[in-house]
Amino acid sequence: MQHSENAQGVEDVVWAPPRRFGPRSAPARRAILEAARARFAEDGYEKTTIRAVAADAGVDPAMVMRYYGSKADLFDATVRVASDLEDLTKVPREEIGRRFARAMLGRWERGENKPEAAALRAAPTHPEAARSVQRSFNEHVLPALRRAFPDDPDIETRAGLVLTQGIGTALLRYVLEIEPVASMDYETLIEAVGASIQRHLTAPLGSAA
Amino acid sequence: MQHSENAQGVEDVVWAPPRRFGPRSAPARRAILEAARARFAEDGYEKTTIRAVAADAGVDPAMVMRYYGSKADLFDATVRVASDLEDLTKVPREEIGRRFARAMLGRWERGENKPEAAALRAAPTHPEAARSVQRSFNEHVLPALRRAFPDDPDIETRAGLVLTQGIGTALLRYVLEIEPVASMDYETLIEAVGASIQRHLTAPLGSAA
DNA sequence: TTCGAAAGTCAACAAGCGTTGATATCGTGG
DNA sequence: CCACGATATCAACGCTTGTTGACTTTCGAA
Repeated sequence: MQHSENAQGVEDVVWAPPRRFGPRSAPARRAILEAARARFAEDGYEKTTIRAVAADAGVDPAMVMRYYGSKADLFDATVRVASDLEDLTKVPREEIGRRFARAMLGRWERGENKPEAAALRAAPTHPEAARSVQRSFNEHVLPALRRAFPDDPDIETRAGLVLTQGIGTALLRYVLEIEPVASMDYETLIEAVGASIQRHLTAPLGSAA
Repeated sequence: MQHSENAQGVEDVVWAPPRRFGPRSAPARRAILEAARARFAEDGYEKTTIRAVAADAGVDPAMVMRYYGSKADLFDATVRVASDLEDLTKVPREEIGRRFARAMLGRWERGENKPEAAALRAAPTHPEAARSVQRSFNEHVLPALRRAFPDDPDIETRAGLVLTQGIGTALLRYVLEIEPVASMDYETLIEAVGASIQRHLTAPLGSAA
């Protein structure tokens, strides 16, 4: 079950501000970014402080500003991530819903989702984070589903519906930890969410479409 | 931190000022609560300031503290609301999903949802808001569905799944305004979300439940 | 009319925030 | 060796926040 090419834990696509900084500071920059991901994912945008990120990374707060410009820019760097979706074109059509649910929720279940968690946690109060969710839909979810259903004229509407089910599940289970969703058996959850997504992808759309 | 008068004070009340305040201040208290609802719903917990609420209500910031104790207590008063769900016992079983979707999303669509919006907007960063979502599930969603499906042993799991679909839709359409969900035709949305909820309520549950 | 409590005003505190600039230290090329 | 730019440290700035206490005004009851 491959989820991404670079299984390398922390990919070093450190969004580099030009070349004003030599390679000697790479460890510090990486430590800052890692600490920022954890803090933003856990506390959201407002409650995350530059000072706390710096302390977690073991650097001076001024270094954070030096390398990332501002708190807003640091957040942008935090949520900027590749996170490709599995190729669904070779999956049998009846299985796509389940596979999509697994691809989306698996990252959360395994805890390899700091950027997504930061974006989702911060989205309701930080507009830039909401735009990041929109971008993730435009650049990953929608294209992947379009490739799987190339001749469906309503695929955009369907993809939006898929996202409501997927993000709703992630929010309740992993961010808000609402019971019984948070403690629900994972396979049962995948089964139900996958079937719901499958329905959004294939069932007839009602009303004026 | 604490705002209690320690020795004599029996207990500090959470939401409604007991009768320590005369009826002459009722308009001000109501204006404060209304302004707080709007601000919390729009900006979330952290970005909402006592000063802004006071300005919107046309009162002095100190009045907000006087009548509601603290910012956290003001938020509690904001999200404490009845919002009963329609009685679903007389609805045909095949229609319950659609009716539930309408009951849940209709309030949002009509904008009569300030307390829910405040709770959902603030939930990812303010734990008390997340607990308010949990309470709403425990006290309204789950009982309503239990009455509609009294003999289903998995109704709690099913109700949780229903909530993932319902809250996911509300979040994307009304809070984050993610396209194409935000601009989707309302009846089309109800049809799809209602059918998904219906599926969660009636389809067999997979795996070990 | 008088008086006391309720209602409202005002200024300030202490703490925390993002951010900045001056300064010290390191590491390497000449 | 020295020098110079990159790297790191430090202290502070200006601002906003929740919250508080002293003060004045309002108003109905005695």
